[in-house]
Amino acid sequence: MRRMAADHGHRLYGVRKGAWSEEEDALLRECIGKYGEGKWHQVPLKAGLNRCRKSCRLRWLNYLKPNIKRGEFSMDEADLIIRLHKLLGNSRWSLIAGRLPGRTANDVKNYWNTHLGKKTMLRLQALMNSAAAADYQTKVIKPRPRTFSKTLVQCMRSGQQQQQGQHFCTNNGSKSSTIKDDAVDLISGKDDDGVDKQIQWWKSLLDDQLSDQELAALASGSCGLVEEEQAGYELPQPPVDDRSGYKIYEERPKTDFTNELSFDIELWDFFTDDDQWQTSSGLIQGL
DNA sequence: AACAATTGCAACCGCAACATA
DNA sequence: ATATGTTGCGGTTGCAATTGT
Repeated sequence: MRRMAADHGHRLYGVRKGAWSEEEDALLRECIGKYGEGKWHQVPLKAGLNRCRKSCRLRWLNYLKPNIKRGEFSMDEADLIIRLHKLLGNSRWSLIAGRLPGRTANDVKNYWNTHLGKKTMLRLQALMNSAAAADYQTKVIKPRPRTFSKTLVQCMRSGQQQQQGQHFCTNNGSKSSTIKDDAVDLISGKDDDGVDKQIQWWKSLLDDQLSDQELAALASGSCGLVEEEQAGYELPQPPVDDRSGYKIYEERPKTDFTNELSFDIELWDFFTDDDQWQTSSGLIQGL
């Protein structure tokens, strides 16, 4: 019989809880520097900390561990979170975080809940559907594959940090010089290599997790081949222009983008522009 | 200025999977 | 085979900081 709540037997009375002090952080760092990571049940004693082992582990993994990236999420990171969340569902934060160097599962989860979660998206959807956003222009956007350079894939695998001005996207003939420029090119699209490159891109991230079929589905923008539990997710198919054959997108999405896998550059600007966001939040308060 | 409401994030808790005796 | 110990994960909470009234 499986033993329930195994931690109960080890609960200590009088152990400290709540925020960690600098002194405690120093003790934990020193302990792990000396004995290495792991054996968490021994850590409180070895470190001389009046904390439970879980608290020690969490503090190290979410805050003290070297190479943890702090600060705002980049557009690439948010894009990746949206895509992976779409693919993997709501309970795979560690898997998603595993593909974001320097980000912890807790960070990703918090980011999703505060910036990308359903509540936020519903509010945004209400805004986008409101009369204030009525003057949409319709334009034809040539669909482009999203690809990253080998450098980025290497960085993702090795957990390296991005270096200033490093090129991450392989856009044919692109003269972009920063990751942001590359990302803009990526979203607007600047090469024609088709779905194959996208498959490679996903493969580099999820090679050991997904079948070729699933990778192809992701690359083509249709997620119909994922696990059954994800069957509720279905991407709206944009209309196709008869003459060009290219898909037609609204300049801003009017459709249910809470279910949309694609990443919208204007949406990103919206999220990252405090004034715009706050004004809009005020507008739709009470919806 | 004072209080209330909201937000964002660090930390906690319960549980399941895995490891070991 | 089973009981016990350990680890890791996701959902949730608590609270300080910020914003609104």
